Formats: sequence, C-alpha cells, structure tokens
Amino acid sequence: MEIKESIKVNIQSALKKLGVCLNVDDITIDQSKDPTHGDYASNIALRFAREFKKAPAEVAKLIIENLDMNQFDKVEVAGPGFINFFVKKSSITNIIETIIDQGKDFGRGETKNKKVNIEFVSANPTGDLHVGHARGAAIGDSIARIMEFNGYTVIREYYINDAGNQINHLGESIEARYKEALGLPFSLPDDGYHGEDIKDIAKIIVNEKGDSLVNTNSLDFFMTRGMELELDKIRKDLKTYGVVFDVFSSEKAIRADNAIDKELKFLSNHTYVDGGATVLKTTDFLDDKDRVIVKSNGEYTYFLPDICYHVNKLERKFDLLIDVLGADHHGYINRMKSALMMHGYDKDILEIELIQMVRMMKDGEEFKLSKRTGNGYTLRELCEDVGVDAARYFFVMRNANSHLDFDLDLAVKQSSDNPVYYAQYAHARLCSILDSGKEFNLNKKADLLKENSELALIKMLSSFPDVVKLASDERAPYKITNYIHDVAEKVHQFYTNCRVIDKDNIDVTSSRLALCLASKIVLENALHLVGVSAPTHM
RNA sequence: GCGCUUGUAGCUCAGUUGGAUAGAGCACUUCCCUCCUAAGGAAGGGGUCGGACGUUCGAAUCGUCUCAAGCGCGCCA
Repeated sequence: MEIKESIKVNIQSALKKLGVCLNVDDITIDQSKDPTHGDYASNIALRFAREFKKAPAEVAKLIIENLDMNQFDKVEVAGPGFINFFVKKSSITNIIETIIDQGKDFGRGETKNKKVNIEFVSANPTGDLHVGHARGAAIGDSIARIMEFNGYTVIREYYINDAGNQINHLGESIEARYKEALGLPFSLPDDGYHGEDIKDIAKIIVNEKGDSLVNTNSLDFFMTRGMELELDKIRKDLKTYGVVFDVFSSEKAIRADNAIDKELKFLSNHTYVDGGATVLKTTDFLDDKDRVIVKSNGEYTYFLPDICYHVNKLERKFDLLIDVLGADHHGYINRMKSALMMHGYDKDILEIELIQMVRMMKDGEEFKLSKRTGNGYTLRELCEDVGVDAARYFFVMRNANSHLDFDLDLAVKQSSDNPVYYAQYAHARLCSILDSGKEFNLNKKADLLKENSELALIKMLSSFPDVVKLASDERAPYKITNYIHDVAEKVHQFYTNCRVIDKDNIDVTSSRLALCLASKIVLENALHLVGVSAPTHM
C-alpha cells in the first residue's frame, strides 16, 4: 500500500479506538516541506479538536497513543497540534517493488464503471487547425488519457457542424479555386475562405475530376468532397499530434430523421412565442435569459440542433459529458445545462471545461491568429517548428482557465530553457544508467537506500497515484506536468548526489538500479498521460 | 449596467482544497565534470499574495465590499 494511504488507515483505526468514525478520505496527510517536521504531517487533530472538546495538542496526543507504531520511527506533536510522522525507511522503500511489479499500470485507478464522453476540438472542417484548437486538443486528449488511466471508460468525440453556412462558403470557395486552376474566370465569394489550402484542395479535385464539373451545378459535390479532404487533413494532423478520436459526429446526421422537430415538440412545454419566434424558457432553470430556438422566419438558431446533439450523446448512455470549449463560450454553459434539465437530467451530467485564449509570442510580439485571412499559425506548422512533445507540454503546462503566452522562441530553441527537455532528460539519464548497469542484479526490496535524495525521490514516486486521482477529478492535466517536473527534479538531485553503478559496492548498486527503474516507470507513465514521449537517449 | 474568469517575484506561472518560514521556471550574481549524459546540481538577491474589512487557534486560499484586466450578455455560430 502507498505510504500516505497506510498512514491514513492507521489514523482511522486510532480514531475508531477513540470512538470517532471517519472516512479515509476525510483524513488529510501532507508531505512535510521541512525535514524537521518528519516525512508526513497531519492536521487531523486541529480539524477535529472541536468535536473532542479538547485542545488540539491534547487530541493529537490521544491519537498518537492509539496508533500502530510499526511503520514509524517516531511520531510527535508539533506546533498548535500537527502530528508529524517519521516513517521507517523500510516503509518508504516498499513502494519500489510495487512500482516495478505494476509497471505501466502503476498509478492506475480502480475501474469506475462509468462512461465519459469528452468532446473537444470540433473545429469546422473548413481549413487547418490553428493554435487555439491545438491547446484544446492537448488538454482534451490529456484529460481523456488521465481519466482513462484513473478508471473511467472514455470516448473522445469530435463534432462536425456540417449543416451550417460555413460549409456552403467552403464549397463556393473551392469551386472558385477549381475554375482558377483550370484557367477559367472565377470570383471568390466575400464570405469565403481565401487561404492557400483551398487552392490545394481545388487541385486535388481537378486531378480527380478533370474539367467535368465546370458547367454543372456541382456545389454539393464541392461541399462534401471539400469537407472530406479538409477532415482528412485534420485527422492526419491530429494523429501526428498524438490525438485520435473514437467518434466523429455529424450535425447533418443528427438532424436526419426529423430529430430537430421531435426535439422541438419535446421542448414545447418550455417554450413560448415572442414576435413570431419560439423562445425556450431556460430561465426556469439556470439561465439569466430565455433563448430563441426558432427564428420568426422559421429557421432554427444554432442552439436547437446543439441541444439535439447533446441529447443524442446522452441517449448513447454516458454517465458524464465533458465539452472542452473556448472561454468565450462561457455564456453557453447554463443555457445548455438548462435544456438538458428539461430532459430530466441533472445539471452535473454536463461539464464544460473552458480553455482560455493562447497568445503566440515571437520576438516579443503577438502573432494574430486569423484563419479567415489565411495567415493563421497552424497546428501543423507548430509541430514542425517546435515538435509534438514541446507543443503538447507547453499547452498543458498551465491551468486551462488562465491565459497562455506561448513563447515560440523558447519552444523552438530546443535547449535546456525548455521545460519539456528537463523532464525528458531525466528519463533519458535513467535509461542510460540502467543500460550501463544491465549486468547487475536489481534488488526490488531496495533496502539499502537511505540518502536524503533517495528517500525524497521515493516519496515523490509514491504519490503518483494520488496525483493521477487529483488530476482526473479536477480535469487538470497541468497537475501532471507539475508532478513530472517535481519527479525530474528529484531524479536529477539523486543523480548528482548518488553514484549508482559502483563495482565495489554491488549491494547498493542493485538497490539504486531498482530505484532508477521505478523512477523511469513513473516518469514514463506520467509523460504518457500528457502525450509526451519518454526518450531513452537525447 | 449584469454575468463569467483572472490579479502571487522583473517575466510566465504553481501553491497538495484553511496549516508550520509563500514556491518553481526564465532572467540576474557566484560555485561544481579524472567518475553512470553539465539538456545537470549547489548557493544568492528579488514579495504589501491588487486593496479594505470580516469569519477563527490559523487566510494567498473562505465571505462581503472595492479596484484593474480579459471575455460574454443577437431572431450570429
């Protein structure tokens, strides 16, 4: 069992002897920052002093008297009533064997029997993905990986708005470029897409169809074929980026079979007509304003098919829907939740993760990111310039709801300034040591480890399952990159302070090699959760 | 005007859900390779945690007010 967990259980049974029953989760244990405070500390006595009607320090003393002392060298009361645990070395080093035995599964959470649908990117297939999508993709996919690892069944879904005007504009733009490619007169639509990529698509269609589409009414073909080709590019770029979707949902398909009219009928208890428009009374639930779903000219607003889509997802029996959206969509949250509540769902069945804007910085200035003008910096260019690992690490490194300044100069530099290399280098170093020491036996008991830098590293490794759970519960991949940094730091300190391979001291060598292997496993598992590779040499 | 998000070191950001002396990276000043990768390690300077009041043993963290920034408040998507 993990150290913290076993201390919690220990405290729990001590409290039970005192007549207090608590859940293990209600007991908090922190790793001590100051070594004079022991290895771990708990504030449990401070928090529950009131219920005992005694001074915190006295409560702490009572708890200590009822602890099973087998795993500790010493336990003491400190300050206003903290309990400081000095853990036996053997109790700390135990985890190494667990890590090595579990390997890729170390840190994995118990199966939750819950299906989660995570929808992200969902960019219209009218051009290349830009860096805003890239952040959403990195965060969405990392949340998926983390929740999967923590025991959820996860489906990654991409929603294609293929029923709207954008696709018309795409078709018209491709048609114009098609004529251009054939040397015919053409005019680009004002609302069209003017990027170079549209010319490439037109050329592909020329290759496929020659000039057979010139005088025919082929807009539908340009639309559907164009969309397919755009989607192929997006899929390919995402795959390079390490993101693979399980499901692509199409708005057109959702709309088929009169789904929208059926939905409208279903919602009719919650609608009223105002000025010829049909308005949904979302204010009956969470919204601060009612929302039009059918315009007075009879057209639907985007909101109605979106409701259909979410209902469609829920009909596929998910326990939780997560939408990863740009922060400018925050007004949308209560609106959609209200609509789902009209269907009898709990408001928490839908979670929206908002992603703040990315500013790409180069030479101290911001890039503008307009897809429309064709000047946007794309995911593909980003991967070519800084590599997938750096891109994903940078995007995930910060809390999603804070703005991100992506320093392109720094990321391109591929030097030690770049935080992703710090972590990867630690992994590569470990691999290098393991390779040099492959003729020695590994001692999974690792019972000779006693240096501070060894024990600090082991404690850090030991907390990985906790970090996974926290990152999963909070949908916070940046907790993983923070953790990766901390482990890498401890690895580098260990490397500097402790010579691993020593032919004159084979016992210590075997123990340290085991620690190297355990560290390598944890780093690899953690890097995998954010889609960053763990290179064996650099 | 209303709502959401954010204010922590020169810059970019953490802060284990209310705990002990507020941390990391970058930048700056030093020091450390005869030895498993120096893409590393060690030390140092740098802070009114936007501000005020409150809650309690204890607040960067919770509450109220306030200031500032970004975004949202369409019969646009």
